[in-house]
Amino acid sequence: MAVGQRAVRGREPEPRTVRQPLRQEVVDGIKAYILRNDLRPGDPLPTEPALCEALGASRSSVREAIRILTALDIVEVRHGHGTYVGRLSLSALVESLTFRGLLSPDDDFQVMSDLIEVRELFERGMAERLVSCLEEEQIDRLAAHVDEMRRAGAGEGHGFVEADRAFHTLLLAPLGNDLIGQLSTAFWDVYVIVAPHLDVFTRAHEAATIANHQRIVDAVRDRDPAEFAAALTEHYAPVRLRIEEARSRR
Amino acid sequence: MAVGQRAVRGREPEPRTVRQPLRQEVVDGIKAYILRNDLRPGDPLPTEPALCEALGASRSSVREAIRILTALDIVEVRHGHGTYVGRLSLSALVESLTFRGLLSPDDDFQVMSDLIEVRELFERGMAERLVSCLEEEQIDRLAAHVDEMRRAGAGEGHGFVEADRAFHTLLLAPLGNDLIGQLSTAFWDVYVIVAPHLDVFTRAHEAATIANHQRIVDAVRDRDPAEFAAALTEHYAPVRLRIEEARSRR
DNA sequence: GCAAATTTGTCCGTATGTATC
DNA sequence: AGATACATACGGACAAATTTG
Repeated sequence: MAVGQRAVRGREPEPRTVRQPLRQEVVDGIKAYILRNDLRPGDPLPTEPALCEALGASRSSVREAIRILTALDIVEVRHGHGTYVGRLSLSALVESLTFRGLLSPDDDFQVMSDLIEVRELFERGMAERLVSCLEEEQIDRLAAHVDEMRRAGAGEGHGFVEADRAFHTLLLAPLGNDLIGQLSTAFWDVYVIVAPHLDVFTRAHEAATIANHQRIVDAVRDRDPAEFAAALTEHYAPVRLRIEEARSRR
Repeated sequence: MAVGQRAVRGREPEPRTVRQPLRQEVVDGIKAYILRNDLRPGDPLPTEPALCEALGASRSSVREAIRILTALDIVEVRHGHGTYVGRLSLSALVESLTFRGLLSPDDDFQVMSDLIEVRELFERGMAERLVSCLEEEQIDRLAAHVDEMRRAGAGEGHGFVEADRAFHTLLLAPLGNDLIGQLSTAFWDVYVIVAPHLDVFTRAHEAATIANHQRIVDAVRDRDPAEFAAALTEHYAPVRLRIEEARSRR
């Protein structure tokens, strides 16, 4: 009963107009609500029943819409607590690219190869700006991460990859371009997740990896963009090589 | 056929283990089904009732899981027809970045500025390779797009933006790195959607835009990477300027 | 062109798990 | 510890879209 709560649908005179699903209207409605009230990540959203009434949809439609927005990190849900504006991260990109890498359409390793190439492009393409932008204090922190990798290299690998991730994050931080940093981090995440599934040995040549990181730090300290770019090439070459090795093993 | 029998819930002995929502298990189950059967975009998936039985979940949970996978373009649904493997595009990135650009936390225009910078980095960073890789036939097609922009420039703007998009897509195509091309396209989409909302006049200086595209084509034809890079700088400078203008208007 | 079958879309009612006060 | 507010999950029913005979 009470089927016609919502504004009557289907009064669209245009035959060309394909009517979109109700949940999509709810998605747009929630987006509009956030924009209209100028909410920020972490701000609370109305409860599910409130959204149902406000948008004229059932709980099912509202919940499906929330699932879509959650996948995009536009909305974040805490069970038993409430619904909030999400962090607007690039988590969806990670999910999407990770699955693409695992499914591997034609060439199993093209995705990985492309990924590394873009990361190298970010750092090499910004070489001049990075070398001039990085301040002494940040360079010290980069060096600290290299030390951290040396310490963690002996033990198990968790600290090693964390330090590696932090190193590259910090390296791109002074650009003032959040997008580049977030993309680079996202690609790093995808690589770390997918590589083991493709028998790419991420922890091979750890010593060489550490040495190359050190070389990058030294180049920055010397404010030498050419040496910086060369160090980056040295750093990424073995990664590319490992992907090629794994590719040829199949 | 069987997607995989779910283990009975609720007998988890570990109190520390935070049990993930059932729909997430369904998400993972559907992903695993695609990977296990090595499906490709467009391949059919089991019907909703079949997934319910295979994964031991109700239809609501299965549908919410499908919504999540749809948002990531891992799954595609056709009403009244069936569920299929999605195209694995970067549509989620477009959605995510678009909303971030519209919400605009601190600086309304930082997202747009970052976006353009990355696109320029892609094309400038690949200047040498592009200049040497592009074949005569592809250069002719680039020139054709410039002509198309000239024709469409007089009329309404739809053909213009399409030709612009096609130009940059084709420009990055010969790299053999699909990720770069798709990212560039995604950023282009975000820019076109967000710019009008921020009063950035995308169609301003159309003549200059066409002239710069022509200059890029000429540089490629002459196999002149330095001129190519210079032309790109010329091309992106006014875009950056328009963003700055819009920023200062607020 | 119509009608039936199949499949997804939407709704409702209810019960359960979870976090906060 | 109890109460309350909220999200999670289930099952059944009907509507809408698509294909097929």
